Amino acid sequence: MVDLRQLRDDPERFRKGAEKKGFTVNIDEVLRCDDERRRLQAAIDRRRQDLGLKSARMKKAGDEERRKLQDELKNFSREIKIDEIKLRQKESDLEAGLLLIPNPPLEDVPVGKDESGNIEIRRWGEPPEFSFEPKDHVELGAAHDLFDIERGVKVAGTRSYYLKNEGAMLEDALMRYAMDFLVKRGYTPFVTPVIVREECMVGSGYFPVGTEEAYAIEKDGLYLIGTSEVALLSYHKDEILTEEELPKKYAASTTCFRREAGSYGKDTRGLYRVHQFQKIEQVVICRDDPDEMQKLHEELLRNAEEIVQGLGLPYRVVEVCTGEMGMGQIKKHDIECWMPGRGGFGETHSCSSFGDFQSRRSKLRFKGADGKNRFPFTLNNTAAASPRLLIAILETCQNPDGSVTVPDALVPYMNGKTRIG
RNA sequence: GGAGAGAUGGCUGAGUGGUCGAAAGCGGCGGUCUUGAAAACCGUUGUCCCUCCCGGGACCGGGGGUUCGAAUCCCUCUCUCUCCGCCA
Repeated sequence: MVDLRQLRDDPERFRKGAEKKGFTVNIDEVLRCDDERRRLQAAIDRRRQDLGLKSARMKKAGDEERRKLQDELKNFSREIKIDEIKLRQKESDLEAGLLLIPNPPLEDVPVGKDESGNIEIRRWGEPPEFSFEPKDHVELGAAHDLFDIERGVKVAGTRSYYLKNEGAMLEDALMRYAMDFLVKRGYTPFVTPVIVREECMVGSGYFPVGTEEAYAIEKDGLYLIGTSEVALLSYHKDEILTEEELPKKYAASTTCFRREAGSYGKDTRGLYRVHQFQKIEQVVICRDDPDEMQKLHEELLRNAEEIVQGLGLPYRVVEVCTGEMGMGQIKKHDIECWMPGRGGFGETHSCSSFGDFQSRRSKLRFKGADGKNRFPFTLNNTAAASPRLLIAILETCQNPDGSVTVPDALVPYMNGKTRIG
């Protein structure tokens, strides 16, 4: 959620921000709503004061005065009540409008309307040159019985799959490896709920824009998370933290669920785009200091890069342009790992800074040194996601004989197994 | 699934129609004392909105109602808890 005061002071900034991101919003209407709300509020305040004073007199008034006052005040208070209902309506209109205004990207974010506007900022590792005809992960999976997509579809519909044998173990190994890495870096490990209340979806910024992307459990008014960021962020929802306990550095291991609505026909082969996957996610809550946020953004990015480097997977980091950003993000980098089967890079990680957007929505605050409550800044990044990373691993580490070498970092988590097939 | 209980400030918890933004305790902050700390004692300490200021207003889970006046009474929704049953 955007700061109403800032919106009033500089609506142009938010208009431009929304435009850069490709969102349509009616900021004038929100401001008009705010204006009417304040006018109503002021009028009500004045009359309430009046009513309060006269009511207080009632207690010690004589019979006659009392009767007179009662008649007068009866209507008076009815009118106030009517206005209060109008006010409440305005307030909820305003709130609804505010929820639709995207957070303007930082000034230095490249402007663009789709991924062609992203800027590659560095590469690590060399895409492998195969002396043989490399297989893609679907073929490798079939060869070693690592997963079963057909039966996944039979059981759960399109974009579903089973992992089995070393495929199942590899996912587990990857998750453990990534989590251990973060715990060593001082992150608090979590396993969180994957089913959350609507307010958590709103709080993290995925609702109301984006409801189509989440699975709903209508009967209970609950939703499946698309990322543990939602649950991790909501952990401190409605709380007031102390400045000393910041930054909070969290890591969660969960299943994630995405409907992938509107992506029909896209990435239909293999395990690249699926409805359910495993992920270790990093979330940080820090003071409302842009410099600190930037440092932590870099830390989150570095963590992910080192995790990928540890697997020996070539990748590149791209700075994501305005048009590819979500509602709340003000800065975003993706890590894309080399996937030989695609003959290109595929997104495996996404690192975002939100400023106070999410904390405002989640009513998450901290008490500053001056005793004032403030909204902290939040950030998050993937640490490892499967099966996307499995694709990169299988395809990159395949051998001429069709076997796959297990990355050294995962061997301990594979019970010492160094090779698949 | 059945039966109850409850929702009050950072926390615990009192408050059943006006003097209640709300007792008390804890916690926090400031001070006295102390070589320092602890203890003790004194003071202070909710959130939000409008306003240049002075000041005003709202908030006792949400919404509606009764009343001149509601934390307090009524309705409703949401949430939490306890017991029983069922089950992982």
